[in-house]
Amino acid sequence: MKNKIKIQRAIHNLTQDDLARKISVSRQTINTMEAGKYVPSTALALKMARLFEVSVEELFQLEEGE
Amino acid sequence: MKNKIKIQRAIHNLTQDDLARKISVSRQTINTMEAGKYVPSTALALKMARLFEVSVEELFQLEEGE
DNA sequence: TGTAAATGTTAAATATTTATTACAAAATGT
DNA sequence: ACATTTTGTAATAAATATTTAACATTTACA
Repeated sequence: MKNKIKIQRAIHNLTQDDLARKISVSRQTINTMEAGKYVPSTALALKMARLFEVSVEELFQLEEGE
Repeated sequence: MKNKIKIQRAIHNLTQDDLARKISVSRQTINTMEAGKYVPSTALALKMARLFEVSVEELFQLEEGE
């Protein structure tokens, strides 16, 4: 799973902490998610996509074989 | 979180077991997910959306307050 | 250059998802 | 009505996500 959280954060000028607060998760959740260290729940994906006004598919991409 | 997995399964004429095999999870995962008992990972959501040719947003909906 | 803000990283604890097995209940088709 | 398939449900264990806290590193900027 790849994601474009960092890019969307930049577009919307939000820090990891800003984003974390907006979707009610810890900053580390944002940080490690951004780093691709785990796959978030669909609830988080939907919340972020909604906030950034993009689709879940634009924000998260399965990689080959996944 | 609500979802339309059961409806999409009906449209595509797949049993829970069929769907489970196609996206490489257990049948119980499909069953309990369909029943709304938990929120799946974004990876599963993307795989199902891709299989059904719908967006993740069409397949899963956050409920009020979520 | 110094200071604060932002990010990266780690470790431990908790919560949640997923698999497995098994069985009961319901639906389907003949 | 009977047999078969499909679905619901439950218990347990494993894997994975998420939180919290603490500290190190990097970045921004006065």
